Order: sequence, then C-alpha cells, then structure tokens
Amino acid sequence: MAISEFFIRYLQRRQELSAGELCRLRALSSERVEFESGEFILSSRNEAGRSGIMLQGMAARVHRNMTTPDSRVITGLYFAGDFIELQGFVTRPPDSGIVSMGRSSVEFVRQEELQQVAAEYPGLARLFWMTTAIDAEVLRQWQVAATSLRSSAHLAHLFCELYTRLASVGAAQDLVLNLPILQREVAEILGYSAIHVNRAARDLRDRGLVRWIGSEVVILDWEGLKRLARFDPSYLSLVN
Amino acid sequence: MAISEFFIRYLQRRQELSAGELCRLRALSSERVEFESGEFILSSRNEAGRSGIMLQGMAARVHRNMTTPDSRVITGLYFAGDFIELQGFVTRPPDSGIVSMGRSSVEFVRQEELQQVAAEYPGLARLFWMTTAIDAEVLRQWQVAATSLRSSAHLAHLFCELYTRLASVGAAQDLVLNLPILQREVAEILGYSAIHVNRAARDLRDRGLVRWIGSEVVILDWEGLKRLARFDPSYLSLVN
DNA sequence: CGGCAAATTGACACATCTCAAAGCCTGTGG
DNA sequence: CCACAGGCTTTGAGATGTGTCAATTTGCCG
Repeated sequence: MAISEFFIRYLQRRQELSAGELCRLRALSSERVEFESGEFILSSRNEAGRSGIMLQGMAARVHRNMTTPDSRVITGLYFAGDFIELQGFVTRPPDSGIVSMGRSSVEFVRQEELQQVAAEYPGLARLFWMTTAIDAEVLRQWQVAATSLRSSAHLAHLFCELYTRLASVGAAQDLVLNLPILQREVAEILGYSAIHVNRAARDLRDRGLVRWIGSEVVILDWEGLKRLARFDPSYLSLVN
Repeated sequence: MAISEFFIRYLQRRQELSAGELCRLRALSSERVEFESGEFILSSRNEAGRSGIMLQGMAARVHRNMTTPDSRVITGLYFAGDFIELQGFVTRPPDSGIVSMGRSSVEFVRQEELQQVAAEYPGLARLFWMTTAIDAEVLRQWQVAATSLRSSAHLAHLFCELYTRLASVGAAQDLVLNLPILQREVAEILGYSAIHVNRAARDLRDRGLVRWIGSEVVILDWEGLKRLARFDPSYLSLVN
C-alpha cells in the first residue's frame, strides 16, 4: 500500500518539503496495522527491521525496572505523527519496546527503504535525524522536570506537554485530552508510585486546575496549570 | 586546519568506514580550542553554527533548574570522541548549553560542512544520526536507573558507565578514573542533593567498592560494583 | 446483582532534602 | 614556615517527600 498522507503532513510540521521529496515519499510502500491495548508494536529485537509512524492513538516506550522486574519504566510517549524506532541501529536490552496504550494504528515502513530515501534526499535524511534529536530533547526536559518539580507540579508538567503535543496534531482541543492511560502508567512515566500519582492528581483537582476521570482529562485552568508546572513548550520544537 | 585522526578513530568505534568516506572526512576543515574549567563550549544559541568533537577532557550538558534558577541539571556527559551539539536543529532554552568540566580540548566543525558531507555519503549521515540515537539511549538508561536504583546503587551505576565509556577510548584503565567533577556536580547528574551524594559515596566506601578522593576515583571491586548497580553496558552500543 | 479492576484514602516506614556546624585541603600573604 | 581564608567534604538532626501496605470505595461489565 502507498504511504499515507498522515506521514507527510506530520513531517511538514517540522520542515518544508520540496516537490521531489514529496513525490519520493509518496512512492514509499507501507503497511497499516491496528493494535489492541497492551500489545507490543515493536519489540526490542525489532525482527522485521521496520520503522513505524503512529497514525492514531498512543504508544509508550517501556523498559523493565532494574530491581523489580515486574514493574516498568516509560521513557517516551508517541502520538499521531510521531516516528517510532526510526533508527534501528541501537542495541537495546530484550525487555524494552514500544507498547500500545489503548487502541492504536501504526503505519510501518521497512528500514532499508527509509535508508534508501534518506540516501537519495539529504533533506529528508536531515529531517529523520532531527526527529531523533527532538525525541531526545523531550526526554531531557523530562529529566529536568523530574529533578525540578515534585508531585502535582510534575504531573501538571506532563499534562501541559501532552495537551500541547496532542493539540498540535489535532488530537485534542478545547482543553480536553483523551488519554487511554491508568494512574499506574502515569507513575511509570513520572517515576512515582501509583498511589503518589493519585495524591498528585487530587492536589490538582483540589486546586481547581484539572479534572481527570477515567480516560478523560479536562484542563480547567490552563494558565494556572502552566504556571504551576513552569511549562515552556519551546523544547517540543513545534513550528506552529 | 585539517580534521584530526581522533575524530575518525572514534567514528570507527561505531561503524566501519570506506576509503572514500575516510578521504572525504580528512578533507574537512576544523579548528581546535582549549577550554578552562567551567567555560561554555557551546551555548544554547550556538551562534557560530558549529558542531564539536571532544578531544580531551570532559564536558556536561547543563540546564537551569526550573524552580531554583541558581542550581543546574546535567542531562549528558561527553568525553574524548563524543560529538556535541551535532544536530543544531533543536531549539533550546537560553539557559542550557555545554560546559567544560575541568580543562578540555574540542575540535569544531562547521555544521554546514557536516551536512554537506552527510549529503554526499549516506553512510556517514547514518553514522551521525546513530550518534544522536546513542546519546538518547544513554539518557533513557539514566532515567531507568534513576527510577530503579537509589542512593549508592545509583551512584555505582554512574561510575560503571563512566569507567566503561572512558576505558573504551583509552582515557581510563586499571579501574582508575580521573573525573574533574565535584560532589555537587555528581548531584546535578543524579538528581540528588550534594549532601546525599556524599552519603552515597560513603556507603560505597564502607562497602569497599570505590575510593573517591579529589578527582581520582578508584574502583576497588569492579564485580561488586556492577552487581550493586545491576550494570549492563549494552546500552552504550560500544563495538569493542 | 456480582465480580473485578481501578481509584481513593489513611497510617506508617523509609528516602531524601535542608539547615547548621565541624573538619579538611589548598592557595595566599606575611 | 606559619596563619589565615575560602571552598569542598563530612557529619548530625530534624523536616519533608514519597513508598508500602491495607482497607474502602467507585466504576465498569458480565
């Protein structure tokens, strides 16, 4: 199947594409796959040598906790338009991978073919490379937030980032997010226990900033939330 | 000045280079600069549009703490052979940058020229891109360690990583590291207070694992240190 | 209605931070 | 060679943040 316009539209969030580049991208062959909640989208082995682009839904990069192997650590989140495992040249431990959070739909491209496109169009190579760099920059900001903010301010920062990212691709609006994610999974992102996430969420509720019921998160006071989280979206490198 | 053989040797740690690639790399022009302890190697503005390769010494990527602006957060360390600010397409806040830890020496290359080389040699483009991905992978592992390990085990993990990285480029041997770094700066890496780093260091000393005096760190029991830190070096993607 | 998983709350233990003080090292000036 | 000053390290005590365990409540789904 030909590659979807999603892919192209999301690339254009970051950089203008020439006519030749557009044409070459449209000639890529791809395969769309739907995933159920909790399924592995790409395992650490990445046997098929594939890269993926999120079309719908949400996915997380999970690692095994080093001391309690039954719990996990999440080091990245991916939404519509985000690349996943684009590179494929990093050796990863056998217990990390990309997991679908809720239902999701992913478009796969063979890595060889991407490398081929990158070789033909240096501008696209640069764009793919930039994607990896932005992913790393988001992680850096997570680390800065983790050491700078605690409890509810830290959770507020996550909500600010997620709303900004989702709104930028039209997957959220009017200060409402749909996050198919449990408190336990938020804990795996922030490095807290699930119970502490619950307390942080209660604090945001008590302050009248956020209402979080089930998978629906409603931001009641965007300015107040940003202020508490000291949120500055520039690290997301969004053009709009 | 022509580019140093350091650069080339360190690239070959990660991937074989063809004769053509070697030739093209040797034609790059570069400039070597020495830095004193604490000097900024690259500011967030990166005005000169330069990338750097560490030749000697140590550097850290620092960010401003979000709540206490006089303290910092360190999200990356760079040693001989490591690229710094290779990409240059990520917008960073004005308070982050690369700082020399102790004296260091850096080789600068103009980013345009690197992009040019990457456009001519897709294999090199892939290699540069891989460098960014490995940098991110190290940060992911830091995050996993930060949520999995505490206190002395966390510090032990840092020592294991640093010794492995430094030994792989010949900048450390016989279980001795020379780290021009204060306890306060280790705290900025691990996300602890300096006092807590001191207590963690005392614990490692009491266990007979590490002796850390001034800038000299001696690993007394490598196997024991690795066991405590649950260290697995595969995330560093080192070939040797 | 029953059953299960998740969310919520409380009590307590442990990890880590902050503040304060003392000890140590090193460079400087007499 | 000594005295001193300053910054770093070390240690202690108390405050705060966060984890664990247990119990209850809520919400969803059969």
